[in-house]
Amino acid sequence: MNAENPVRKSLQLLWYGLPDPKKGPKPTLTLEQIVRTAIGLADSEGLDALSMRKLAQRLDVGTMSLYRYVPSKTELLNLMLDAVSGPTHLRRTTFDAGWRVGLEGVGHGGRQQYLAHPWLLQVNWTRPVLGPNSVADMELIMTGLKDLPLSDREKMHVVVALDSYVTGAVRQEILSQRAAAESGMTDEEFWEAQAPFLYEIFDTGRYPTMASLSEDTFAGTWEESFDFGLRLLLDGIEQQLARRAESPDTADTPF
Amino acid sequence: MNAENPVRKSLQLLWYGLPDPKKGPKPTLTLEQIVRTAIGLADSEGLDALSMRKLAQRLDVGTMSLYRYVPSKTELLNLMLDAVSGPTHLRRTTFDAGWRVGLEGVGHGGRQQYLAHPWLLQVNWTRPVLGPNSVADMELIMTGLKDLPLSDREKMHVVVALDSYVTGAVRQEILSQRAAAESGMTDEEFWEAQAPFLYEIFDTGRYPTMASLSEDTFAGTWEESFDFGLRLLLDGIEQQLARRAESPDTADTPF
DNA sequence: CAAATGTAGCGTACGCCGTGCGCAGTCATC
DNA sequence: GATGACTGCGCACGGCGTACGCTACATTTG
Repeated sequence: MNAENPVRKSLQLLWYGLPDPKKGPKPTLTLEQIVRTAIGLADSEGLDALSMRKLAQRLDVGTMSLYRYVPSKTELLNLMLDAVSGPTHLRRTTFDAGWRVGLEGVGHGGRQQYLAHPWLLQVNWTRPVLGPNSVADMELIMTGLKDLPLSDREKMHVVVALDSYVTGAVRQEILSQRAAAESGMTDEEFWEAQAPFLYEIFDTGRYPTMASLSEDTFAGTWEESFDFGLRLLLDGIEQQLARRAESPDTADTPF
Repeated sequence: MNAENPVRKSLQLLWYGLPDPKKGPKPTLTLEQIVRTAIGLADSEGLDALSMRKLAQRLDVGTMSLYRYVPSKTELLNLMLDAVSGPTHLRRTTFDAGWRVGLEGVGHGGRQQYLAHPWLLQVNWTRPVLGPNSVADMELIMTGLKDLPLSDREKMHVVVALDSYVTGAVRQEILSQRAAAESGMTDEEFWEAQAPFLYEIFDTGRYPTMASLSEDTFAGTWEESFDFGLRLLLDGIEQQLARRAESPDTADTPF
């Protein structure tokens, strides 16, 4: 709760940045510059390639100089995360056309965001705190849901559910991308490399349903699959709302 | 496509294990033993603590001995993944009571699985191939959906959507657990450490909707939140099925 | 103007990691 | 008993995050 609380320190850095010093030599770098460069590095070469040494090299400073700005690599990742989490990807998304179109936009925007910065899904793993951009994002969405006949808690659940779906779906997509990339094959080549083996397995008769699936079961784009699931979820929300419209007196009951 | 194909080699190891040698000294270990110990280590101390050195130490062998059994750490992770991905967690789940109860069970089973082995969500990141257990899992589910008025492709989309949701939801849950654990606080302490800071932010008036949310918006258990989203998704599926029942002629149209 | 003081930059070093290489010991086969 | 494939594994290399403490410098203070 006091200043020496590590959580509080993290938040301080996220929301207010470094306190600028009054004495001593001028800093060569800025926090923002470091974060931006780190994001660029992670975008182009992957999170594994983002090391403090490489980052320092790209910024033309000594490795340990970075630690004047950032207390640890973990904290740097938190800063990167929030820097990229803002509502920028929602700019074109509004709730003017209703909650459904709005949430659909949020879903698609989120997907694009994750596809642009695949490392997001790895970094999040140790994310401890909320930054200004994440909060702004939430603000925008919750405002869009303001007039729905749901309790605040339910609205939050809806947002969490949507985010869960988006995150999980994109994760699978990136996973398959990465698997293909790592083996130096395209998605199709990779599949073709697996296929004969799997057919061999299916021929054992131990997996009759799998063996009987139609040829095009695994065809189709990731986007198609994403949209299918998103529609299911939105349909579910719509039904929940319809139920509320019928018996509005239960609007305050959890569910 | 031939034997020197690395994908094929991975699959070979997954499905058939090591070829047992005819000459030379008996191996001290088995593949299964290594995988099981590795899973135990990852379960109890986290994936970061799973190093080849530590694993070897726990198995009472030299570090490099492990490489007689497993070509690389990545391959070991693949083996761990499939070992744990089987339908074991579905044993109590059947589709006898209908698709909805079945899928609900799959969802809850998946959640339990991920909570028991939190490292699953980190490992998956480089997963390139399908193992026997994963396939058996899919077989079980697809068999349960056999009679639904959906195309195979749509059924697969349903399964993928469900898995996406489960994965994403559990990821958030584990994320928060881990954040709390790393700072050495309970979930509540962690929240309380953040709270005063956030209230400070809200008081600036820049986030009116967030500031106006009711006190209990963020209360509630993770399970409650999980169930809420799962229900939305299943409702969505149900509606899709209802539509098909009305106009069964469209059953083969993608959607 | 000069001294004191806090800060920036960063070289060195430590203890981790995955794993390529090649040697020594073991044992089924001929 | 000789052969040769196979097991176990020590050593070493090149990476990683980062603690420590030195030097250089800009500002404040006297």
